Amino acid sequence: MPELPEVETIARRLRDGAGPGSPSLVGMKISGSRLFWRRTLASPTPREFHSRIAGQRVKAVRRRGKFIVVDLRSGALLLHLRMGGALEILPAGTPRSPHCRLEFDLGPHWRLVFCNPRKFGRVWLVADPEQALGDLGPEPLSPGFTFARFSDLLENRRRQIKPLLLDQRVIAGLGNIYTDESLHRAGIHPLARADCLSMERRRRLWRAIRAVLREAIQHEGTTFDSAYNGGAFLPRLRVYQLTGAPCRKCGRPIARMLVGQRSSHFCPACQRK
DNA sequence: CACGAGACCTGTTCGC
DNA sequence: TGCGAACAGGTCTCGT
Repeated sequence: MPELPEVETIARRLRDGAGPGSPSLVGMKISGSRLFWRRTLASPTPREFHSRIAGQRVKAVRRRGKFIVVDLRSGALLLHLRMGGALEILPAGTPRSPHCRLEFDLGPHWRLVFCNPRKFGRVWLVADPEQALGDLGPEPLSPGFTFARFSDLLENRRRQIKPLLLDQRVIAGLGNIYTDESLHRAGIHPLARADCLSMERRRRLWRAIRAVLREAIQHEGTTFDSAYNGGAFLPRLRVYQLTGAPCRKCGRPIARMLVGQRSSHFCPACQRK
């Protein structure tokens, strides 16, 4: 589920508090942990994990791609929700959700809870976060992500543009929603070959990606159902899951097709190869 | 290197 | 109403 805007929202809420009375994770000490689904913990072993995390204080919380990074005094906790879920601080007395896969005690009053209905999510406790995050491509909203840099990423790439944008080694953070939305705004067909896009189209795509992500972050992401208790971007979607609805630019119906096993939504009139 | 299929999972919605 | 099929925001691995 969560893509860059949703993960950014989750990280901000952990860092800055999620509302009145909701604390920041930064500065808190993790006093214990419990694992409820074995495969959620990617590394190390549960025994090592529980013993190494206990007593650690949180130095910072940030996002890299679709990962939440919790920097500790020593090492870091990396969390990835994959296809939906929540990561939030709850009062210690809150009844445990049946989807809770891992939880951390933050002293006697609070807990950090990793909820993940589909069990695809993973958590790592690592000495050096860069070791695990090293394969990720650039952050699309960072100042260094210039048009020249983006254009270089497309150079000599014979792949279709949509799977390329979804490849986290190329750009970090885009998922199915925001690639469909970016391609529509840029007027580019999802199957267009990356290395065949004109400079003009590349520039439109670069602008579209950054505009869509920034706008989605402002609205705290897209909420479809309880899988992400988040933001209000849904009514601003122009193609994603809008098959048959009129295109906002030309009025023709939005189409759906499979691209690399993922459903893709686009306007056949506005987005030509 | 590029692509497709299958695996990992549960929950919700759709068609008959 | 009931039941199975289809589908869902992601990523990994394997085969061609």
